[in-house]
Amino acid sequence: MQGVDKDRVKKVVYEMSKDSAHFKNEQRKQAAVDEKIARLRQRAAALGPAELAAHTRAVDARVAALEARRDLGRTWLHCDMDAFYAAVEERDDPGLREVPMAVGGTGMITTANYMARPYGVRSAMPGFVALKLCPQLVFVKPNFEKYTAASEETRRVFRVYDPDFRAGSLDEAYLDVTDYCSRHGVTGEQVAAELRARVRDETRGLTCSVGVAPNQLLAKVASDINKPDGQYVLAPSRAAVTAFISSLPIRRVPGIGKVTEQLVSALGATTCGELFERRGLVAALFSPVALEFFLGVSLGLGATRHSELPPESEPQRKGISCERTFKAVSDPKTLHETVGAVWGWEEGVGGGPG
DNA sequence: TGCACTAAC
DNA sequence: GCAGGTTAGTGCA
Repeated sequence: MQGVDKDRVKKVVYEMSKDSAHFKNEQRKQAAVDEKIARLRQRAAALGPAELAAHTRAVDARVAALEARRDLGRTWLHCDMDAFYAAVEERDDPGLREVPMAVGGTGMITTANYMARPYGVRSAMPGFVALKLCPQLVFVKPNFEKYTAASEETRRVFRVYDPDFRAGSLDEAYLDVTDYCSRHGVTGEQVAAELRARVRDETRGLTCSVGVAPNQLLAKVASDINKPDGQYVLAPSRAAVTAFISSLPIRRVPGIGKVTEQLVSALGATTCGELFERRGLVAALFSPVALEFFLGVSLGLGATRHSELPPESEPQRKGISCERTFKAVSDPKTLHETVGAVWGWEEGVGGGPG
């Protein structure tokens, strides 16, 4: 984000957005969040000190149990490819390295190259906004077959360090390198450096960033710290983990997005350390599932094993879907015809879903 | 149970 | 003129 004129970006995004239906919908959703926050604040204010203390005592028993099972004995890597789709396109057409470029269309951008980022162009930004921020921006249509092939090149490298590595997506993976380290007498830091060099060689120049930590959650957060083409090592000690997590802004935690950040901020917590200090309040105001999640996060706990389950009971895919966005229409006849065309049934014959 | 919402890439 | 697509999980009515 250095070198980005944030105020200008904010202004341009607002000017391009303010009249859209999307913006109206965002405002409606934000109003609902604001209401939820108001209710949260009321419930917090209504809590008596004794009640709060009881919640804190109950939580602390849970904290002690979690703490007793903390495992600092594994070494995890999270590997995250840098601007992956854009980097693949640049590799195949080096001219693209010299210009601000985005993979995607005027609808939506999936990745921007590093030339485009100083303009404020980001992934998940509508293309027409990006074009306003950077009029020279070059668009490249996504080619997923190419990204899948490049991803397979990286995975061949990952397999060397952990044959059971888990891919999070085409451009990221979790590796348990504990065994590799002990077999080869090397540290996680050395493995990370070696892996990055190897990925670069095997992919003809694609770079990645790596986080090294005693669990998956911390490794993922760590891989973002020295991006691009860098690595960050978090030592496997309770003191190092606590220091790291307590100053970490909650928004950096995977699973905490814009809305959850606002809810937690309403309780006065911006960092994971502050979240832990307010654990009694969290216990009183959130669901048991949410409490368990927040506790794990604020203690810096995360998965330390791929899975205890045998392969045949691995989670199965739960659904498959296909959707397309149409231009806004309200006329019932047009709507009916459109749906009919998509489902392949004819007008006036019946037999449609109704 | 079904829908709305949150989140990630 | 212009704001995606896919999967998973939680929480509320």
